Amino acid sequence: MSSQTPSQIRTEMLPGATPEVPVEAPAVAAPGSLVRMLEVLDQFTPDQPVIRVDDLQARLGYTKSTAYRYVKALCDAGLLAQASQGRYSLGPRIVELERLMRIADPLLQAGEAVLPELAAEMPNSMVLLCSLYRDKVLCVHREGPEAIEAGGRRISILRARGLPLPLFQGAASLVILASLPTPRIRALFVQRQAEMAAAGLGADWAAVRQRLAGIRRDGQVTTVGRFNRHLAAVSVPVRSRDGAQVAGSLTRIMPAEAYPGEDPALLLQRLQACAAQVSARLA
Amino acid sequence: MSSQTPSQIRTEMLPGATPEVPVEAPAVAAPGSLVRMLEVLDQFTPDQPVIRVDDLQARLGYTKSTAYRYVKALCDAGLLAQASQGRYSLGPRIVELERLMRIADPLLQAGEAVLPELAAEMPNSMVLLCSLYRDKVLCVHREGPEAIEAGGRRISILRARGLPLPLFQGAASLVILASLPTPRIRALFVQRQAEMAAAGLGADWAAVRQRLAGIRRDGQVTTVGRFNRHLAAVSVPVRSRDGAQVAGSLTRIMPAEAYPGEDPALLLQRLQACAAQVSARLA
DNA sequence: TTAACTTTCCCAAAATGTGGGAAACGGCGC
DNA sequence: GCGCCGTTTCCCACATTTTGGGAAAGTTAA
Repeated sequence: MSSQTPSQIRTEMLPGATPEVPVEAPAVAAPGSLVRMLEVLDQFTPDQPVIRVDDLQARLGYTKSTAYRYVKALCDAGLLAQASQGRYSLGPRIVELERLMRIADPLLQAGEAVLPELAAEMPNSMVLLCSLYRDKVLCVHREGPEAIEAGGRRISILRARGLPLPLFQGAASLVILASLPTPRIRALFVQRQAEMAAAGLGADWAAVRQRLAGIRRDGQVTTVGRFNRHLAAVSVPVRSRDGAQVAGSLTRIMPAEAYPGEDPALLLQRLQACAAQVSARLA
Repeated sequence: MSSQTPSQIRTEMLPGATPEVPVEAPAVAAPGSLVRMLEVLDQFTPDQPVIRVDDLQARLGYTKSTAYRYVKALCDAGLLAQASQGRYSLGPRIVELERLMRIADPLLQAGEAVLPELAAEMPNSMVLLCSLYRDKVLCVHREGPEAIEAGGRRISILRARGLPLPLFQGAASLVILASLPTPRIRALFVQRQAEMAAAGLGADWAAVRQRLAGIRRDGQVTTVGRFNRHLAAVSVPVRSRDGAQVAGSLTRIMPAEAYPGEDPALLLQRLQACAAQVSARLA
């Protein structure tokens, strides 16, 4: 909601939407204080890991009192910490909670047990374990070297854990997306058709459906030079132990010039076997 | 506050507190909805990484409506994610934010550059980098092996990052505590005297002050068999680049039987040199 | 499909967040 | 150590919002 300014043009009006509605009619209700407080967290970026209370007032339209009220509540919860006078950064609670997730995440544990061997089989190549949360795909773990030598460059994926991936692009995401239950995909399509089209997934429902069905049939997505001009990626879904749903995706990333190597089918097979091993270890 | 039920007995009444006050008088104001919503995050533990909405209602005294309202707000912010019907877990946003902290944290970056060499110098031993946030000490990074062989056992500190350390116990914390500006220590003493006493820091202000002054003079804390019966730890403060304040602490952990080794003074010197290197690299 | 459950929606009443300013606090320079 | 200034909390009347009970809508499993 926050990313869609009123001036943006919607590609197509949703069927059933009231036409001729006055411009200022708010589509969504005004956010309550709860949501407003959590917007504070949006303000932190790699470029601005420390934020001043004045900036919050300015950017989010808070009054002094409100800004400090929110900051205090978040500080007391440990989500924020005072960096110095008037400046606040993200707090220790986030690191603690993330550790909790790391400890509790069965996918990560299974991956940590299985992936090292897989990663070691191919030098100058890394393995990514990704997961879907709600409607976001995140890299959960990387195994193998931090960087790959490709196209004469050294391409590194540093600090992979927590790296957000676009939901409608990239092998790791598409493989997950395609494995979702159809109604869920349909719901996503209705909500985010424009994004899907922009990502080249298809302009209408039929096209998207067909594209994803194809991926589901293949059981893999291979991209060459999409994520990075010099890299290739092969991705397969990781299913839950009972096989009923997707738990995430397993991706092998290598130099584009190394793909297809001697036996791409074998590479794929090995990846799928590993994904099955991970599945088998899920709680 | 949530951990202090009304039935608990306070060890000692704070000086200046109104005596003879009727039992039901709330010492602190009733928490607002902002704080209440954030209490939801407290409910997640390693044993219970997934929580049901019913449990929230029961444990926190919410009504159905309120519970779902809070959960929805937290979900929309990405702090929570729906695991399955009626069950929620911590959300992707936490992993993302933690990554942001990892990227932005100068202490961690400096540590990652300097610590590997230090860790490699002594086998069967690890190095911990810790940091103070607000009034919590957290392990920020571990370098070296995941486990130490000591006392015939294999003692592992797995997933060190995010591990919370008690503020008034342990070499890593004490070294930081002692390096804090005196007014800050004094404030902590007033607020948490009982905890300090329980941790053996001293029963009154004079004792605490003296103890910490001693640590400050030494520039290190060494404990043997405190954190774990079979382990020894030597900890030194890491100062900010200008040396004006503490940025964290650097700790060498080793088997208790290996300390003191040939030259404990050299070990300490090396640690302090490394801490200085880290300081020099701080932004 | 039914059945059981989860989740959202609705609305009047009441509780609580809001905001302006003043007061307390705390760091920094002199 | 003292005083200055920006930061942070406190205060309180007002009204905007949260609240909660139940009903409706949505989702999953059988």
